[in-house]
Amino acid sequence: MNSRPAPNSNSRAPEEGKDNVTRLSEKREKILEGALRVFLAQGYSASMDAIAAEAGVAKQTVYSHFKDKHSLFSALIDRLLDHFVSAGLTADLLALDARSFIRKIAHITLSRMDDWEYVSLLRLIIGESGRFPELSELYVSHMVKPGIEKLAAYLRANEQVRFSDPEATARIIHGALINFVILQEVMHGKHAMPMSRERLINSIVDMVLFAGEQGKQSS
Amino acid sequence: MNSRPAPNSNSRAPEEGKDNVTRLSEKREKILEGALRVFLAQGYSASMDAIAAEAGVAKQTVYSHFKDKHSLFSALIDRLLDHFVSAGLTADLLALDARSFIRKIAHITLSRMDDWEYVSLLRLIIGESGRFPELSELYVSHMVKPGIEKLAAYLRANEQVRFSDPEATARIIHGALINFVILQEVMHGKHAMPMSRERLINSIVDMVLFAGEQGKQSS
DNA sequence: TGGATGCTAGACTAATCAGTATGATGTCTC
DNA sequence: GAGACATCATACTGATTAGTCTAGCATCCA
Repeated sequence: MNSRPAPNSNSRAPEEGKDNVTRLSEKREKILEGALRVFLAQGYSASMDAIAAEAGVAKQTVYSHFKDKHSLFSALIDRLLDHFVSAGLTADLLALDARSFIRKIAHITLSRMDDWEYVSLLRLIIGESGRFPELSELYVSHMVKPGIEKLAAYLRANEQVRFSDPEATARIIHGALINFVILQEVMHGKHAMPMSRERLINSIVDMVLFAGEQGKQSS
Repeated sequence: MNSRPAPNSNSRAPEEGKDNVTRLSEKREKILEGALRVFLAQGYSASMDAIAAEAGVAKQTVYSHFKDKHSLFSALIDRLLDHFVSAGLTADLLALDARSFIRKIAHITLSRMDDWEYVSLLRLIIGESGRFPELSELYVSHMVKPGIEKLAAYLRANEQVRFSDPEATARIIHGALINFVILQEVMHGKHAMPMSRERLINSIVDMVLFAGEQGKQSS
């Protein structure tokens, strides 16, 4: 039986042991992975045909999992934001002394310069913040706000430093770091104005600790 | 004579006293102004028809002044960069004391938050830095680099402050300011995490002066 | 065995868009 | 007045695209 030559063999492997739901979400996963590569590389103007091809899936399948292009895009950005949020600052960091803490935070933030996905996501969210303001607001409220609040909470709680405005101080630190990522990687500025991460980190650490020290003396 | 009803009256006013060259560049100007509004509002995906309409000009006229869409876009970005570069920091600022100087720089930088054109340009250049890396590199080398260098030169020359790394310090100040613009305006974060410009500026000034003071003592 | 479901390849529609072509009008210069 | 030129409105070409439709295949379950 099944003597048919099956010219376009349906490439579905049986994979016994996986139930319907699993396989369903597997397709969804493949689509999101394809969409990730294509959207991050080409921006929102990427074509749905290209995404389906990259995902190794029929276009109709894309539309059976996602209502339209906008839904797929939003789902992808949501997922990516979740992914990067989870890699934030963890509880054990809070035990560090001020100098080590700030240095660690800075290293973590700047290490994302090497992550093509992160750099592309940053470019994409900023670039589409006109067309999709809800996505950039999601980025702000889910990634930036918690990060800055945790940093501010540390600055406020730590005995070694004292600032008149920990929130604003946290923003300065965060801004100096993220802007470095944007300038060097997103905007390809690393050739025109090279600078090592270590130099930036050293200056941030010095600056913050000097100011935190001064704040203690004057209180 | 001219009894023709002239249904689509050619809206060219005679404007005697203007020579050919002037009128030529007037059309070019109208096109660039239309392109400015449309590109900044819709991004590079804006249509040439929309630009011509916004400029009040026939599409063919656009193509007689600019080779293609890419050329028009590049010319526009060049022009905008020139425009904003000229509004940089002027010589008389250098005479100010450190506190006033930094405060002034910060105010000037943050005042651009109110400028829709500037905010949109920032979004556009970052967003298209994947497709048009040469434009973001132009932004870096023409706007960011000179600004940071002048700031670093002031920090190095001024007697009231001393830093182990003025270049890196300048980057921190610049990053804190620009990132505030990006977060609050470009990414619409001002509702999710409001903060007054004055708070940020005060913290930057305090931080820099404390650190600059400390640098003097330890030298 | 037979129906439901998820998938596939591919064709199709309707819209949009960059860029070109046409043909006419007004202005300037000689 | 004639030719050159800039511009105009409009139509067209060719390509791309989002989203739909069709028809068939494979797997699962009752």
